[in-house]
Amino acid sequence: MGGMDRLLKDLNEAQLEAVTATEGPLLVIAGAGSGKTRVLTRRLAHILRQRLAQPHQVLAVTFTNKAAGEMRERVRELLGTDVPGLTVSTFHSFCARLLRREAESIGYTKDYTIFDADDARTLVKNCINDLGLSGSQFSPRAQIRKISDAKNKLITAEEFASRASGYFESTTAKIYRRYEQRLRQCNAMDFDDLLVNAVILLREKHDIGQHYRQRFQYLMVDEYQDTNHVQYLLLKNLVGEHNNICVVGDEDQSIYGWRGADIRNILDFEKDFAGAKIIKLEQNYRSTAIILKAAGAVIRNNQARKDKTLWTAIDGGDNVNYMLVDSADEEASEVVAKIDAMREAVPVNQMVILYRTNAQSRAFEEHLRRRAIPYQIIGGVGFYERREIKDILAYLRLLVNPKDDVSFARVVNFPKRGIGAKTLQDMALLARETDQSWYQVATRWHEYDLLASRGKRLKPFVELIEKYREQADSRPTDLLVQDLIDELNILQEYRQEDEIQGQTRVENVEAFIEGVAEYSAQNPEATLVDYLSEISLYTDLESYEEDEPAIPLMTIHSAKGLEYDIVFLVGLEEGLFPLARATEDPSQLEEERRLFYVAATRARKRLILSSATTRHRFGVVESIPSRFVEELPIDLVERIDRRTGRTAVSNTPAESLSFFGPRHQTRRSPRQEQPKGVHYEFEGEEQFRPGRIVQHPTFGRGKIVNTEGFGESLRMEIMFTGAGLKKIMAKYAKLRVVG
DNA sequence: AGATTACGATTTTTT
DNA sequence: ATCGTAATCT
Repeated sequence: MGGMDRLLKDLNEAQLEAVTATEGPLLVIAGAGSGKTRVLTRRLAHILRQRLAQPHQVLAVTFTNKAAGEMRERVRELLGTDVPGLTVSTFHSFCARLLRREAESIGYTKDYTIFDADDARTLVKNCINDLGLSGSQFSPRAQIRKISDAKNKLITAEEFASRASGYFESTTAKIYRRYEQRLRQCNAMDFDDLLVNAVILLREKHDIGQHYRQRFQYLMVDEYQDTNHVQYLLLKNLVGEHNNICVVGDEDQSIYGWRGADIRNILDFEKDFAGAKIIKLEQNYRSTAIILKAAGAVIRNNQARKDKTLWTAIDGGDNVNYMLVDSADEEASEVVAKIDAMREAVPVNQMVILYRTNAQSRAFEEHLRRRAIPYQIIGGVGFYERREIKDILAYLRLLVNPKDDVSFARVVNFPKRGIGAKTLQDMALLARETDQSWYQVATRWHEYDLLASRGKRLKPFVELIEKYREQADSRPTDLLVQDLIDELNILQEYRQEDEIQGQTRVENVEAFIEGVAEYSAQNPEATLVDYLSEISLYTDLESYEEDEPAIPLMTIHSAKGLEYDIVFLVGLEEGLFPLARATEDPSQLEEERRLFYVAATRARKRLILSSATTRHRFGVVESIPSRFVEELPIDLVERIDRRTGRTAVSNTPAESLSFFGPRHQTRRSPRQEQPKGVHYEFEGEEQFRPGRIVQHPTFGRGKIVNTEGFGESLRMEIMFTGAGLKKIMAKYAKLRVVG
């Protein structure tokens, strides 16, 4: 058998067509769970196997490093060999590498620094101060937001200024302009610049653009629905005459509008790329029919979508569960109880807890820890964003790029050297006057009267940096970092600050050093610049260990592209999901709905939803169940009201899902009449009653101390002879009454 | 300069 | 409630 057959095996008709349609523009509309990754990887492998192109002539772009890594690995498996030269990369790291090579032609050096969101905000804050504006009227956060929006539309500071009207906009224009100037002075780019500058490079440096257009014979893009205008332009400027571009996406899963993603990119693909072929993948291989029906019923309420119908061969399935509880704490305790009960039957890494905002993770963490269930939190404050790591990184970045004022300001007085705000301010002033970086001014402190009195403090700092700078090229980075940490006595510093937090800081620093060592071992050729560049684009998603026996907790955004047997989707409340600010704007509301859709379609077998009736945000606020819950087909949902302990059984189409009577919101789809007459089921409490002795498969023999809830939701506190007191859900624990 | 305190904003999601 | 920043004190 030829290898070709294997690459084309086990594909449905649409998938096969997508894999083999290699020439010309192709849009693959890939519904959730429709085998998108499989198509992409097979297609890539097919192109290589058929020798339609050399590996270095193929470019595949994804959004996350994780997705890129997986694609690379799967292609390798399919071809049974490494594929040197093949580029499978994220938009950002592709651009970063391109810019490293060509930095000089746009006025940067190869050593340019990549500013993360935090650095960018700091720099904007400096700009606001430079312009003598009040930080309260122009918050760095809001300003960087506006600047980023502009960049994502490829609007330069000049264009922004010329379009600006009114005081606020023209002030933002000034801040934008100053920010751009400062970035260049720092030899730094923010995340948006990576894309913007790459586009400018390809577009305006004709020979460079031509070079890459000729090189890449085949382009493939994953998650096309999440591309923004700049990313679109990047692709446009990379596609050569052959026009071989294949994009894969699903408009129903577009969830990055807030970051400038433009859903029109996918909706207008046929117009943008003449002669485009469109293939729809509509068979879902992941979820049960019930889950798909439920998710589909919700997404149908969106206007901005092409109609498509996903279908699955997996008939039936368990009903969607919906749990109403009193508080965030109870929500966590209920969810964790269910997980605990189910974990005998389902491996914990086949379940997931999904929430709208990172802040929600906390309650779950506590309860998971209490029950000693292993978990891993994905996202939130990433490893490289922690203070202690950023401190060390700032030193390294300054070594590599002495123009990096943001890093300089971060380390010049850490650990404390008696160089305070006033000194920094004076240096900034001198830097501005003499057109140098802050560090450069510091190295020449003796030339300036203004700094003369601070020489005693500045000199040792400069000498320290210079000493390490000389070593940066020759000494292995992990040893360099180790020396630096020892010499600065940073760990002691953290311990002194706060005993408890200091300890985790120390551990993180140690983990960091290990990470550096590992990196150098794996990439012996790599320089410090390479390393810094790589971790600038690292996200916490990469740290997710899918095989680890721990339950993952993450935001819905992070869960895109993943799948689980059992999905707990929590915090379904108006104001939280959908978020309050999204409820005003129909297009934002639709994005929230897509988010719900993404969450629901992560589930293979069971979907368990929950809302709390009170949730403290800043003070106690009542909350009502999310409108998305009401959009679910009633006969597919089994609800449990934890406050009354009642279980409303499915197949009671009679009842409205609204616990609070009719809602004022207008519904798009008219619902049938809703006669009263709720049906509740009580069962189980007969045999499981306090005092009874039961047998549990793992905990052994125990006595029921207390029971709560009824029916499906009956749970018990049981004192086991060996294992002590446990809370157990009757439904999942295979309990046998023995006395 | 550095530490302490008080106040105020702040919660979306991430490369 | 928590975090970060600004004002105030040592």
